[in-house]
Amino acid sequence: MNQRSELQITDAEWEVMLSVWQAEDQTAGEIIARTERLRDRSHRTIRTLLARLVEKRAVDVHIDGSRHLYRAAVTRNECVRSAAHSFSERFFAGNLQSLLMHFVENETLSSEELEELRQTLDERLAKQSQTKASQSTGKPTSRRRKTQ
Amino acid sequence: MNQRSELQITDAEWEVMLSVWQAEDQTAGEIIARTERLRDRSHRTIRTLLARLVEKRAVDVHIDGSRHLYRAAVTRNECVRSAAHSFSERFFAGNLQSLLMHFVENETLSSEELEELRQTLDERLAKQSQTKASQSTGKPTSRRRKTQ
DNA sequence: CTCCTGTGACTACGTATGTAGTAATGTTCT
DNA sequence: AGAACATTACTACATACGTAGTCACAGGAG
Repeated sequence: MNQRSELQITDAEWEVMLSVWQAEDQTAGEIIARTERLRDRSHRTIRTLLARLVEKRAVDVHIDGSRHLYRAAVTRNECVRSAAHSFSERFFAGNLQSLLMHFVENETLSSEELEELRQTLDERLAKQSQTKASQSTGKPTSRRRKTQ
Repeated sequence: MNQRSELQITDAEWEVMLSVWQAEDQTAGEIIARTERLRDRSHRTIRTLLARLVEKRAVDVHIDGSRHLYRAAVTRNECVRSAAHSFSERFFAGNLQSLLMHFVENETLSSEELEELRQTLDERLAKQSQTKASQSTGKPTSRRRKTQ
């Protein structure tokens, strides 16, 4: 699943990716236009970042006539997942539960947020116990699939 | 509260901090001993990292007779909090809850872990609604399990 | 056709990071 | 005391990152 878990996108690069994800097949100029609006960097800088992203294979280029067109090669979700993974790895030894416990116990979350979180948790739990149940009863159900 | 939100502890430094947090007032040798067990680095490297942590004021040194004693100047929680903040800032527009939702929805958690998490959440929620009893929002879940 | 602008390729450079070596000085064992 | 070891200070160095400049070419304005 994590075909490129080593993919490391830095802060500055992330800003550029945000623009890249806004449309397929953009020219550097378009990407720069989007990105410049957000931060105050030279277009040189953004071009460099874009080039580095291509090197890292987070962005693909293809040539259309005289233009170079850029397109994201990784989804935003993939990046978030990968970053989230490193994050939990570093601070919670990869133990997601400790991570969540930490936040639930130590961070400032409103009752609404906690409620919503619990709902999400319930849904997830319901989905999972369903799967688990059919498995543990040895029922010949169709193969386990991850509802996405 | 966040007296040093700019505090940036890197991966390698984090390993050292883990050892620093294990006891107060340790010598470099003790810290190195703890850290070496975990990773395979030269004690030179660990000394350098320790020095950098002192520079960054994440660790304090004081001299006791002939020995230099090191002690954490920031708590683990502070660091995690600060890192979580940057992390959620970057990937979830600063919304801590989105971050948690991401983990609950996208990552692999066993039913047991989910259960335990929900219990913690319930406790926290109970405590919180107690404090601010007037603000009951969201529907109370029916499938609430008593804490074992 | 010539000149300007946009663009890609390459280069530059200071700071951070991971890793570790040398010099000097303090401590301990025999 | 002298050898051996521990510890701090300072130095080194490759790679990554953020930022941006130079060179050369390609296509449109006049």
